[in-house]
Amino acid sequence: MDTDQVRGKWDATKGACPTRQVLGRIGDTWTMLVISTLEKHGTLRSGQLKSVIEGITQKMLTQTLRHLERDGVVRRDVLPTVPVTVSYTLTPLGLSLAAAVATMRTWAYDHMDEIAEARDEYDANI
Amino acid sequence: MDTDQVRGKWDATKGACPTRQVLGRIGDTWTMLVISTLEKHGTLRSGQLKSVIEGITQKMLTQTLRHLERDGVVRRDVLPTVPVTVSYTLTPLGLSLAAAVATMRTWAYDHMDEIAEARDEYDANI
DNA sequence: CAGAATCCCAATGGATACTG
DNA sequence: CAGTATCCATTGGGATTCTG
Repeated sequence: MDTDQVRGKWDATKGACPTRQVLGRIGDTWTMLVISTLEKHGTLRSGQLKSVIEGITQKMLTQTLRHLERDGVVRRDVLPTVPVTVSYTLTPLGLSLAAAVATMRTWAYDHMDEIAEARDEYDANI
Repeated sequence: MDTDQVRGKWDATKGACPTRQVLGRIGDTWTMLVISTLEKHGTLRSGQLKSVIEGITQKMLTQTLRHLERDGVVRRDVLPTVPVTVSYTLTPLGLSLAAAVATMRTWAYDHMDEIAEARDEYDANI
């Protein structure tokens, strides 16, 4: 693993910094929503996620879940019913990520008025 | 303001949720880097930001700073020297955002090995 | 030095139709 | 039901050039 990158040498100003990769993923359109939804409801089936998360398309739901599964954030369980039943659950890693995401969401929520004000003033003084 | 959106009614699963706007911005390529850089160094001039943040282009630096300025996260100061001197500083709002961002970065840093492992295993079982 | 203005390519993501 | 495969519009973002 750490052949060309020694721990402790990571610098956020470098493109390769893993922090950027994680934040980039978090910041995409649907990831945070999927995580938050799973945190709130626990295990959900694909169709349930799709109906709870308003506006998400089949494609983006699947794509987002695949990414999260690959990163070890969600677990995908398949029951061999007919038709097949697929459910998703946050892993322990996913739960800890959900907590961190909640911090950001709380910040956004707490400061939304301040931001809106700043925008209004900025836009007024164009 | 809150004419069609009553406080407390925000739902993260709705596209209009301000949380998503903020997270979306945080997640873009350069915003987090600019914030972290300003947090680390304090006030910086445009050129300094450009040389510290490796790989950023003139266009993206300016664009990112404009967004942050509009949201009240950074303050832009112009000194009427010749040629003009422009410096950027995090506002109190920006400092609190930097702290929240640091939480995410810490999470990413603490779990990067776990994520890398999960990816390796996932990719192996394709 | 700081930044505005173009041009242009690659990645996101939406809509739709199809498979097991 | 869950997922894949296309097609396509929009956007993000890089390279370059120009101005005060």
